[in-house]
Amino acid sequence: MTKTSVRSRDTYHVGNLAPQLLDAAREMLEEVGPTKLSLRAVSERVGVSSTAAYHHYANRAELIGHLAAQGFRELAKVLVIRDTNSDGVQKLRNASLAYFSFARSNPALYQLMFGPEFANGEMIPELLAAREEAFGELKRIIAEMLGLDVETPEVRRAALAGWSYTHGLASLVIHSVLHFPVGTTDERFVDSTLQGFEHLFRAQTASA
Amino acid sequence: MTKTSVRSRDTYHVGNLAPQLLDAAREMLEEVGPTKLSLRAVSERVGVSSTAAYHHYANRAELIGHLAAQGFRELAKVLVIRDTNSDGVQKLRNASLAYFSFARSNPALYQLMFGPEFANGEMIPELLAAREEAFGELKRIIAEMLGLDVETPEVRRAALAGWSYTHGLASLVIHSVLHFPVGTTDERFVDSTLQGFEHLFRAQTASA
DNA sequence: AAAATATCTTGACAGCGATAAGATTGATTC
DNA sequence: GAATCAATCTTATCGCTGTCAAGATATTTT
Repeated sequence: MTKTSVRSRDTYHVGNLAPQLLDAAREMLEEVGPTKLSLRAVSERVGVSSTAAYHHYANRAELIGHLAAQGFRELAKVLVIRDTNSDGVQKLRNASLAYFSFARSNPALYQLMFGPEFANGEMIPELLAAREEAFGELKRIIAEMLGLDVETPEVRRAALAGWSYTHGLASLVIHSVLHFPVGTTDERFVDSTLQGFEHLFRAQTASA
Repeated sequence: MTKTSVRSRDTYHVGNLAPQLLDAAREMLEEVGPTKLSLRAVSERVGVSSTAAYHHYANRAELIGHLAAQGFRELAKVLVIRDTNSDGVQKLRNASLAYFSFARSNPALYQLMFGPEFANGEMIPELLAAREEAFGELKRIIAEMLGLDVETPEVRRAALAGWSYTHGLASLVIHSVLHFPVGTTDERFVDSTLQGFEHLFRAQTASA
């Protein structure tokens, strides 16, 4: 006898549940925020029981790990610049802009990607790989710009610096530490801040 | 018997509980991480019931709000450079280093200060004030360095850029996106990354 | 068709934030 | 000094969460 509790599905077995859970989680992520995303709510959204997810993901950390990995893959895609006309410097600026826009378009996902959940270093290999993929894209752009090989320490250092800067800007804006001025475009904001940096650096090199 | 854990306290009325809760929370913060800090555990640590805190703080957000505010005040203190000998550029470097060291010494607190809990913009006024205090300290340093008044848009832009960069670096290291090399000092790491930035900027200005 | 395996459900436990109502304290007032 | 009052703390409870255990159902294999 099929005991129907509240609303048991006709099709008890759904099928490929793993990607459905991931999609549902991705949808809900931006609605409820990175911290309040619960497995139970995701499961309910898909239409399965509260614990169905545990046959596809070991725990919550693994699910959001896949979600974060997905985010890094999308970020890597956004960073590759198709524009073959512009020079290296322009490409870096465009990449920085694309990075910033991605973060602002997916704030909860971005917070998840760089959130405290993976701060201990324990994470799914897929996430680590996706992160390296994104970072590699940035290194490639900078290597082209500097006219150096990708695997040089100079390129690595420069990429690290560039990443820090853009991530910091995006992070501060997303967490509403800096308020993004209304009526401003991402482009203008990024350029304006970069201008501030030039100002800073001119003073430094002038005195040195 | 000064303190009984499981049994009910002899002195049912504790006294000034608010600061005790804050101190206990601060202690536990670095142990359990910014997300897993619970009111119940903090209350138990102090030795009061699970819900005693609600007579001093409206909810969890308010407690950690005060915790974050405390963090920003400490950060502001760290940023003021006492060295009167060095020039402006040196002071900025020292401030950046102090900022980075503060973040690395209090990773959970730092994560809390810039975490998703206040991303919506809703926060205690005290937190907002403390944040402005810290940012003001940075602006003061940069204003001195650039030889401009504190309230000029140039200074604000430059401070915003500098903050973004240092915050980004600290954030990436703390969240173990960048692995801080073992055997390296904060000083060397900050300088190395800053060097990468110079490299980046030289290429940019050279092509422009 | 029967057996084995993968998948999903129900049930339960502990921990969490939060509210409501009662108990106890120190302070105020007569 | 005794009664009253407001602040403070406790107990009880609710709904939500992650997670495990055991049973039910579907799919695959033999």
